[in-house]
Amino acid sequence: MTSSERYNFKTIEEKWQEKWTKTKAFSSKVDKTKQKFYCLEMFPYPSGKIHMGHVRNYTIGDVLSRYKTLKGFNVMHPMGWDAFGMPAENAARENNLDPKDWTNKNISTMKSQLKKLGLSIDWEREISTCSEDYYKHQQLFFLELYEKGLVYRKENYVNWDPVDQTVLANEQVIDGKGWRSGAIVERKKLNQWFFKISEFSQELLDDLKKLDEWPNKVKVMQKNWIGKSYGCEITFKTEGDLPVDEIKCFTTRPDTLFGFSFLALSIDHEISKFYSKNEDFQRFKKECQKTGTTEEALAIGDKIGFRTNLKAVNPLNPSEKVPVFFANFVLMDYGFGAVFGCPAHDQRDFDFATKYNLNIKTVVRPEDENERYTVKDKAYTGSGVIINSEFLNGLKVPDVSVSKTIDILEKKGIGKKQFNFRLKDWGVSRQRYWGCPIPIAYDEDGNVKTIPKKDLPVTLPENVDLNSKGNPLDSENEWKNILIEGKKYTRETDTLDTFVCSSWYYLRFCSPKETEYGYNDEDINYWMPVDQYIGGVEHAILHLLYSRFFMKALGYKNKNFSFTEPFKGLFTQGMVCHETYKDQNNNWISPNEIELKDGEYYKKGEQKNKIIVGPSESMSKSKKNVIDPENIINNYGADAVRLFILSDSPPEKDVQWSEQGMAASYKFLLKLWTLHQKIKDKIQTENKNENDKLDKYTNQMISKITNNLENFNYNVIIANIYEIYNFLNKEIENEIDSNLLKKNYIKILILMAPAIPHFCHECLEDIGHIGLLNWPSVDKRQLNEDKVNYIIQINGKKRAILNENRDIDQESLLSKIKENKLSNKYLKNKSIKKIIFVRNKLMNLLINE
RNA sequence: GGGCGAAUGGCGGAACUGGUAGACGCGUUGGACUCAAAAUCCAAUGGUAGCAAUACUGUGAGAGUUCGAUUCUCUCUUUGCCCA
Repeated sequence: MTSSERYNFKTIEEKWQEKWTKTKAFSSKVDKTKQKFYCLEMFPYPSGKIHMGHVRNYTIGDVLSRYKTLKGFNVMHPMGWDAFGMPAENAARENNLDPKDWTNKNISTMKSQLKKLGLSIDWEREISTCSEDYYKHQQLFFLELYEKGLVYRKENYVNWDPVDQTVLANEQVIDGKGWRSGAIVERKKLNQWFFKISEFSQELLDDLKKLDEWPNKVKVMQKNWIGKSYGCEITFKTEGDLPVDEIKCFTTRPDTLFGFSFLALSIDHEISKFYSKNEDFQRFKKECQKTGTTEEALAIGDKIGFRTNLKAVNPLNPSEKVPVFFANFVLMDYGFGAVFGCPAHDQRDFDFATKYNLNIKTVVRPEDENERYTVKDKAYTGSGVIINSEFLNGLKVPDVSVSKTIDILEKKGIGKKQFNFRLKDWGVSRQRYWGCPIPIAYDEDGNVKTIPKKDLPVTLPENVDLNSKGNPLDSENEWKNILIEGKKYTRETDTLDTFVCSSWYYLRFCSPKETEYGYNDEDINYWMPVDQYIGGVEHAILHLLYSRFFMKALGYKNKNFSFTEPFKGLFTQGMVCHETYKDQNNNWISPNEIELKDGEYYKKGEQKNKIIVGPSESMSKSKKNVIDPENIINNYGADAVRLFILSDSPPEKDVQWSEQGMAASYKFLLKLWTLHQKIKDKIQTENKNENDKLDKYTNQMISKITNNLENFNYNVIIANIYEIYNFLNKEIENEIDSNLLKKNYIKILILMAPAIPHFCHECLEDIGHIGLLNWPSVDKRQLNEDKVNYIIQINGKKRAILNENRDIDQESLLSKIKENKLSNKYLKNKSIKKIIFVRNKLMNLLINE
């Protein structure tokens, strides 16, 4: 490459990508003599093409991996595909394809796109969750967990999407509607497989404390999700014409027991069996199923009840007997499926009591109200003091009142102190084809039979009819009906939630080729835990919690891993946003359909169609505000894209995509290339010139950039690179010692290499530096300049900056100030009352005005 | 309603443990080159006043601690996220 040549990113980037592939530059092996670093980004769903979010996620991970490699770590940086899931099935149905073919085609497209970004990925470890090699191990894990008692089957209400004909997780229900179809979600009872995540509630909560390299907000979210609450189990005596003597409740507010005015049961409470032939009750039950199962739906939705023939006795005031209802806002899996109602201090109870004309007795008053305070049109749920409650009166709500009441109830033998978790068991059954088959079958009586381990994997049948209603596997009779040991069985046709696949993939990366088991102990004991996990904050709760659970479940009872948490460090990056555009008819318009004229946007070729510019939002197909990374890479090159995506915002915050910013990054590389040619010429022309300015500058930059890399201040690193350019571009005009220049320039190129790898490798080779690269170390002695800028303040106001010797003492600095012209201006005829002197920083003179 | 976080020029954002506020980039303005434009290069760029040196002011609002606060404390406003 000659000096006159223009920067040709295409040739350079292809050349290095090829070289890296050929030399297997990023392949990783267990090497116990070296310290490992496992860098993992959340693997993508192969939806078709990569998007800017991927570019950002994987660039961040790549900068880190390359930096750690240069630092001498044995880095593993793998990539794979979260390849099961509904979009494949939908796309396949629409286009009459096989989901497998659709998925594999997407994988190959996206893989080539990722390669174009120049990522330092060990592709030999590539995995795909939809391949038998992967999911056969998952089926084995399923059976293992089943044996450990961590998997069970139960009939349960689910959020049922009537359009997609599938079960939705709570967070897939948005405003009572399916996240994908938008259909109103129903409650439906289905036989489902569950993972007993609740077994680990306390451990999952406790171990959050160990995760000191996780963002605090994620830990808080998980803590809230696990939702440990402190309360009391109370047994209520009942009277009435049913053979029932008592009902157990769990409550976090036993202190409001004197405000008790009804008892509400879930429609699945065992007492409901006495109403199985009651038509009114059956009608009511149907009505209840219209409400979703999310806490939000229960809180907002209409509260309805069905009055039983029972009365419940208030254990603190036996003369008081209140009605017992079935109610739609009580769920069987919270507490005992029964809650006591205190309308004055719970909004749901208040709504219910108002509707059914029940007594509303105030038992808590706010601090600034008196004893005669009564609740009016809204429940009072704040803190305060207990009133109207005999021996509980005067207790402070909620801290003292709750614990004291529990003590009293325990002594009286009425209640028992208890903790309750919000975290519910993980329903993993999905009525879908494109997922991991559950290795279970049923005999003719419906009894569960596990598929023998030797018969694994249970593979998905091919060429299924995806157009059948509901789960396509249901109609695959040939696949469904099997013989095990000569006996007839029917296969489970549900497949596993795709979150199961992503709950252990980080283990598989350690032993991607292991055939006997999902992983190999030696491999995971070396590589695990993941040192840095990087991904979107949208997975803060489920994926991360499920992965943490899986790790604990695998180790449950029989194994002792050297680690208990899969992800040591977590970094959550922000989204990539873009302005949104709409035309006059309120249709979303893509950024490449518009043009700028006289400061206004118009639809291309349509002078009259003025575009309305909306707020910048996360890129999404539905809003058409997406920018295709592939086009951008083709136009500007991978290094320029990496540079831009890192430069504009801190990685944990959202970044605005800007065409101008992108172009600026590209132009910068052109300038840097020109500078490189100048530097190369200088290096090649011998010149001796004793001056350590460049040494000092480089040294400072090593310190700054290293620091910024360690703290994920990647946007600042890009600013540092610009600074380096500005400095060198000026400095190069002066006489510079050629050896000194070469030595420092190599260091500088290495500093920039994690961000713009192709460019830097090309430049390094161009000046004849080949072989291993090492991260330059900081020479601490050189970090300190001989001269320091001292801030001179007078009465706290900055009045001057004096450039004086390092470590100058107070007296000398003061005399320097007195020699200076500002002394005349500010100090003449004034007496100095006090001097504040901070070594090598500042001097503040307090004077009388 | 509860929890957590954020607020700095026209914009995105810097500022190590309290010590030069606005690094770096975008944009804007002026200039050079050009027949002209684009590109490129040079310069300026928080606000007010001034020819200028400079002065005053300035990190959402208000108070406090301090010689000194973008940074620490309290109150408020706006806003984002999570839970309800």
